[in-house]
Amino acid sequence: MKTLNELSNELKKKNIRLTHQRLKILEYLYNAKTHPTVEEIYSALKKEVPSLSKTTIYNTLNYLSELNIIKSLIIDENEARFDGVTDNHGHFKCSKCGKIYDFDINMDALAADRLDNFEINEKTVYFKGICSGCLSKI
Amino acid sequence: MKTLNELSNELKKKNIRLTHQRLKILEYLYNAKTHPTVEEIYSALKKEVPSLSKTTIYNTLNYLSELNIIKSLIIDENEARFDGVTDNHGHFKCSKCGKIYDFDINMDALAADRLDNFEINEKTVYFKGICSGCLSKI
DNA sequence: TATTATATTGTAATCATTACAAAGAAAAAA
DNA sequence: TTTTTTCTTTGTAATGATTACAATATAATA
Ligand SMILES: [Mn+2]
Ligand SMILES: [Mn+2]
Ligand SMILES: [Zn+2]
Ligand SMILES: [Zn+2]
Repeated sequence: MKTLNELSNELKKKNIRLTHQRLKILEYLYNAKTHPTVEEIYSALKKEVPSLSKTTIYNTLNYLSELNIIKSLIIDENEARFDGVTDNHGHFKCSKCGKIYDFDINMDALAADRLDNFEINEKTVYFKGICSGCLSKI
Repeated sequence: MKTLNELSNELKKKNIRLTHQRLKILEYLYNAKTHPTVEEIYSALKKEVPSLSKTTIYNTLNYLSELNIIKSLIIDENEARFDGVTDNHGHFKCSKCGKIYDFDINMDALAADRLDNFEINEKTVYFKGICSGCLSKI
């Protein structure tokens, strides 16, 4: 649960211009932890920031992704999602409720002989299935 | 390198109606091994099958994916790709040349305590970076 | 405060994918 | 083989997410 003040300092340190919109988007991302879509962020912030434009959300998320302050996830087609946690971890998406769960995984142990002379910059792992919550409702 | 005849028999066995388009699309997918996009398949087959429609390619690929005869991959946004190899394996996409490489990986070893009571139906692993070919050209 | 650089916004454009209905082709029946 | 039935293909239009663009607004700096 990061406060707006903590977020401000983080951005200032990195020389990223501090705007109301950026702070609100980041605050939402850090605190919601739902790996939200652009649509979700938009709906959630529209009341508080009525002028907010979807373009701004796209711009902000893309910009911060490039700077590795947040991460973008693509698990399903037409559904870019964003994550405030940049430490590499795995994701599980429940096919029933759509919720996305984090899990720890040792990415260093993931290796392949065939890629010996390759430069690996990014490793992605995700699972799909049915979460325990949905299973218990059956 | 599967022949059209082998493909025909495979589909017949599974009671999938045998059409010229389906065979051509499957033949291309099995033999090209490039994890092609719809666009790539379309361009490649247009000469041989001039009537071919992109809608048919989408229909065919989606249908065969549901039946687990092929697999669809999403590595980058706006770029669904297809794979004739359905055995679970990892993918490496080169950020320079865009080529996608297969690699073997033991998916069973991929596990997470946090998902103990979850039903896991699908595991996806992919890497990004620069392939040996592109590295040697620098 | 005034200036400058950068961000936000609304709208239009783009691009991949899907929906739909008419025409065509494959399989089954006769 | 011919007829009938069922499923597939096709072109076009619709959809939905994302990006391009230019005018306006705001943050940082002096
Ligand atoms: Mn996460
Ligand atoms: Mn593959
Ligand atoms: Zn669930
Ligand atoms: Zn390469």
